Amino acid sequence: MKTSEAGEKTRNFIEEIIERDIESGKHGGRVLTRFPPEPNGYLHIGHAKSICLNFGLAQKYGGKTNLRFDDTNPTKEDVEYVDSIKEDIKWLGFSWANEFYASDYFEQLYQWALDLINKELAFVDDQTQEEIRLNRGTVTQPGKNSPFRDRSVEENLDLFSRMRAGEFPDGSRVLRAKIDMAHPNMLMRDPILYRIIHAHHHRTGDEWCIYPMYDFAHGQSDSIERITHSICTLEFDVHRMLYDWFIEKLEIFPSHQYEFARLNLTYTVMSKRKLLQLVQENFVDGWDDPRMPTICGLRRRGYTPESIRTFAERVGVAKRDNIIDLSLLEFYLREDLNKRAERRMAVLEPIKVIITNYPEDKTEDIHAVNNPEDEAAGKRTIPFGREVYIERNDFMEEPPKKFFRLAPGREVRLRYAYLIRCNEVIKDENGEVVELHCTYDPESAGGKSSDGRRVKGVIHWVPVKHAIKAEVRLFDRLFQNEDPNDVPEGTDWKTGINPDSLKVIEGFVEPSLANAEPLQSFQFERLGYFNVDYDSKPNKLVFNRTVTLRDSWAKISTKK
RNA sequence: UGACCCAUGGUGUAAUGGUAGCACAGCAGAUUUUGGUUCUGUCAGUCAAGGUUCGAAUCCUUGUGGGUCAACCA
Repeated sequence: MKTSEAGEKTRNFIEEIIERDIESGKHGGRVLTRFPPEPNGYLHIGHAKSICLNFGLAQKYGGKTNLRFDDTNPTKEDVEYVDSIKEDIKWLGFSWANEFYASDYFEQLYQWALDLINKELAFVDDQTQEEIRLNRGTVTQPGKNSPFRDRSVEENLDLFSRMRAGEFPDGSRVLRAKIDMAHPNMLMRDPILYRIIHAHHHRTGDEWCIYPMYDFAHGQSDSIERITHSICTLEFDVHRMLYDWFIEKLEIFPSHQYEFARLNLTYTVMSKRKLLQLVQENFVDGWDDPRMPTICGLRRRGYTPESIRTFAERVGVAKRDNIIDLSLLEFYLREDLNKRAERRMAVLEPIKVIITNYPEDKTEDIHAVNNPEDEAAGKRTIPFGREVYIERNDFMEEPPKKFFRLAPGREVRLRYAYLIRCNEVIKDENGEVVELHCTYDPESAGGKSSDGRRVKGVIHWVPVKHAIKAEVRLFDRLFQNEDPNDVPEGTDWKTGINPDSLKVIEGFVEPSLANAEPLQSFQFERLGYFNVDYDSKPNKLVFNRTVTLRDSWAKISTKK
């Protein structure tokens, strides 16, 4: 929870509403929210915000949250999605009170449709889809009544039951509410309640061939479950009038809808349509590609549920459109990983160092702390020998100002091991540095100088003899521009895709990583946080770079 | 162009008629066997114009800017 400087609690507008409701005794102080995904795709970070909001609110006010699948369109939905959605919610750390489906309510919804027909508030329309569209008018012009609008209750009842019985082909008839074709809110211009779809539904099979529209299912489903606070995103604002209309006409439990602004992140897209396109057109390797903003993608990338939850809580809940800095998400990720990820050493772009005064066949154990933020994480040993790999960019033949790593004649600390000094630079015929000949100070075991001289540079290393080769996947942002949706008229949004969002390299890691398991996270010292990919095997390690460490040297050096 | 929603530093969010605060990002410094972490400092904001009021980010009006709505999608 956020607190102001004085320490008193501040609430978002939904929390204020709930507190007011509890105080006034509305619903007997009861709080019941719901998370209502349509099982037609994978969940992304935007859904995570909604999940954290719905479940978080219930937790905060002693209530519960239902998981309800909004499965009213059989042509788009599948159990595959149901399963992944459940997995993702659980992974985020939430448990639902009940698992419901809008399709559980199909019979009740049908009865309510009958009810509306009997009240002369609904009618069967024989117009074609095209005619309906044309007669709806536009945002500035009123629509025209359907010629079938005044059918008798008996005829409507007959036709609607025959729609259900399967007597008519897809698209031939719909059931519409009878409201007002001149209403300024387009949603109120005799909205469609039921359409005919002869398709197999992932739960109800072939039991139905008419399916309710979102508007005729969502509010009533809330009502059936006695949801007290139905929270959704801004674009449903205009639907609220209809939501309330059904509740009023049907005289059912008055759930209420509240809208908040959906989450947007810089350098990524969030719409299901665009995400699907990225997958189908092979810009990424699938829904769980670590570059995707999907929950499964973030999980594979190495994000922790805790960091996502903290992020969701801290971005706030309001009604204005927003686009949040990816760096805020990364901040909470690093904050979390810093506390829990064990440190390891890995060299991504190696250059060999030979310590000329170190005995050829000697190996000794170096003790390294696993996590300076957590003493309980203990220590591990790393073998040290005459040859080690260091990072290529930790050496510069002609070091610029403020560079305090290795250079000819300079001394640097090999982390946890010894101080070494570079004496000789070996190059190949192209002038490329291939090897560094150094000497070590035998008195500097553990990396401490015996005479008190200060050595500022500390670099990581991996022993050549015990190094394990590993594939390392380096990810960068998927888009080059902050707002990939903001492209000039007529330009494809995909032109903004970053062609270098994935770089696969071969590096070396220290031997203690030999048995690392998929999804385990580590900090490779001075490089970043990396986790083990699903593709990893004991003899073929694969690491994903989750996020780099903050790097103030990179800032200094690129500024020049 | 109609209806509705929204407008506070670069980004996000608080202040509920009474001192515009917090976080991220940026910048500067201290500490450091990770150029990490931690700590300190710093830059920077109420869309505009009127009105109400002792007092307005907050209420009202108008304007401006952004968003949503014209699927038998959700």
